[in-house]
Amino acid sequence: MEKKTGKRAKGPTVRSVAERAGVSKSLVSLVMNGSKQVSEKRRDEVLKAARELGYRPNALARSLVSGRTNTVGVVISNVANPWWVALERGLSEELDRHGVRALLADPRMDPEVADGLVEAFLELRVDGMVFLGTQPVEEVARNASRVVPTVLTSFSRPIELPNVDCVNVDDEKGIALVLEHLCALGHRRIAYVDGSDRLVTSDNARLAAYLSQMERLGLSAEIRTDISDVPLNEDVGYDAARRLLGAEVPPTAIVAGSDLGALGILAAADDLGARVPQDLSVTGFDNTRLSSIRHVSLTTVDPNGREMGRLVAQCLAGRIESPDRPRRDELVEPSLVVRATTGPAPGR
Amino acid sequence: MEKKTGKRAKGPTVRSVAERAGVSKSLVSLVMNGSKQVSEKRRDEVLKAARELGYRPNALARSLVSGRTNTVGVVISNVANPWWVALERGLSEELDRHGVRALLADPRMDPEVADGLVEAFLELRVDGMVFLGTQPVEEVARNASRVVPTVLTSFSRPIELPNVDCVNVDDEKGIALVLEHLCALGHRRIAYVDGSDRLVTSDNARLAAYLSQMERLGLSAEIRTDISDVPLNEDVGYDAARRLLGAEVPPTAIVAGSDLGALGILAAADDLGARVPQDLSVTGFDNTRLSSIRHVSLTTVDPNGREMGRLVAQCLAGRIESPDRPRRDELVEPSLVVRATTGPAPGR
DNA sequence: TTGTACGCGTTATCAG
DNA sequence: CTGATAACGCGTACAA
Repeated sequence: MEKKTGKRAKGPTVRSVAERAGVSKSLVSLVMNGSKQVSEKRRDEVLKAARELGYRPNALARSLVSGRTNTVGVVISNVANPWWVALERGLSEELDRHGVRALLADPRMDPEVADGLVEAFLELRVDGMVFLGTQPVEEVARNASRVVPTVLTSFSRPIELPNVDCVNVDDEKGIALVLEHLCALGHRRIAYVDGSDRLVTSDNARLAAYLSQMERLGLSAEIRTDISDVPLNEDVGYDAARRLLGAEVPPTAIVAGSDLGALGILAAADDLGARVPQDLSVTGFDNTRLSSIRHVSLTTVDPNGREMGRLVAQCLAGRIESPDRPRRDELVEPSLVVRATTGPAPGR
Repeated sequence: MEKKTGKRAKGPTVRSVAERAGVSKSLVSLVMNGSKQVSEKRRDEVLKAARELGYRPNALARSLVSGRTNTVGVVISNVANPWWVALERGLSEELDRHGVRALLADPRMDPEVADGLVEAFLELRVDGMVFLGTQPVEEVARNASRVVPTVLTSFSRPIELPNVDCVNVDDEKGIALVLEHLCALGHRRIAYVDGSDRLVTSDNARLAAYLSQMERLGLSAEIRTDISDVPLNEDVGYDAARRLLGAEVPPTAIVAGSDLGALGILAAADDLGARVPQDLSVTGFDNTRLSSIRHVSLTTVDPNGREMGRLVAQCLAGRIESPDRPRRDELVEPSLVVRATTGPAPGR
């Protein structure tokens, strides 16, 4: 039987530093925490010793006594779709200002892995958790929220959990921006394409927004949707567009629930010989890097991810301060990014 | 002066569980670690008590004594460019099999932030560090490697550090695949576009590969390059392509050092009215999701990121076992993904 | 200003 | 199998 690879060689500790500097452990501790109550001379000696030894405080031990880690765990539901990048950026920046670091984790779209990662975070005693994205982590999030301050963001349908803050883009507003833009260009036959999580199509906020906004614009008669029962991706968008464009009276514009879906629509238009935007206008949602590629140049909705991230950080920081305050439910204002895939309706 | 928000309410501990189950702390510890030396009855009692209390072992305390955290830190140099996703996936999967979790961090392209994140990881006493990507973290990586097992991957130029393993794609092979493919299609005037890190153009492995492979193919006379002094992105590719295609005798094919660069080239071709692939063939490198978009359909090199990730994990696991073993320098075999942006040379 | 002693939650050791 | 007891590295009253 071999020994299970013994402990790693321990680095220098407060004790070693204290010895080398010829002082007590307490003093080292005081210096490391920037206490004002220590003489210049001693301070310098300690710092010198620490540097020479390559001393680095042990966050584990510190947290064990302080009860805080100044670290929050962020679970990113689907790393592959880079819509979260802006959000994570705003989040990290704002957390920085609170002296907190974000550690990211990728559940690989597997609920079990997600579970394990959250468990790991909780065992590490993170001060808070953020769940960034939709589907696979909801149940997990529910459990985590009972143990630690938790914020949910970019969930595709509203979720109300006690003591859990939510931050989302205002889907209603986003879709309204798109539809008004298309209307102003003279479009009337505007179709909507999306997928859905867990077959709960009725909870899809963007779809709901499309329906209500079309009505508001007096276009109830023109409503046409193609909603898949799996999450929207390029293939789903492609198939949906082929169906819609194959109809007797095809739409002049198609609104997609995500940039990825819109790309599928563009591909379908290509294959069917429909010119964009002369014959067909297409819009996306998310303003991912994909949409800004010149070769694509997609008109889309920018959810203002950075701002969302900041809000998430603020919610979390607030809840860490007072865990039992009433829940917040924030909605962030999106904006429209007009690029090259939308134009005047045909025959106008 | 307000108190600095007291410690979080401590959860249940071994002690509470022991009391509730009417046993000693030691027994609880044994049960939690799945010792075989404990009776069914006792085990069940303990587990029941733990469940009822919502007990969760404190990884901090555990690591404090064990000296291991079973956690490695992964610094991702540029989160926005999703080429790393496949690699991270392979990495996490393989680490899983070693009972180790990957925690990700985003330095936001800021060396200082990177420094802070690494410091945080080291204070958390991660068992190892992975640096995934190029530029901004090199100096930081060097420092980390003196403290903890470290693996570098996807650095654009070779780096030799004592005790640091490296995993990279075989750039020479990748470029060779591309050039052979283009040659077979009858191309001879094949140009190369890339950027560079830190103005060290001479260390660019892909550029070097292009030069040597062109020579090998007997095309030394046709060598044409456009190398920017900033990292390659869409704009850089766009500008380079405009220059190349504006020449008296323009190339019939352009090879880019990344998918993003290739997209810029495609945009330039569009603007100049050059049809792809009839008038111009274009290739990328990375096989990011960008290239697989139907609307783009870019011929590119797949670096086999998942395999790279696995190798990284193996290197790291190995070095954690024996920190002083000789350094490994792994090269992963890439493959060519032929899509729609390459075709026969004009006039053929 | 500096030193001492104790606790944080675990694991490991060793004698019952 | 069980139950004390000693680390692990650090913060912090309390005492000197």
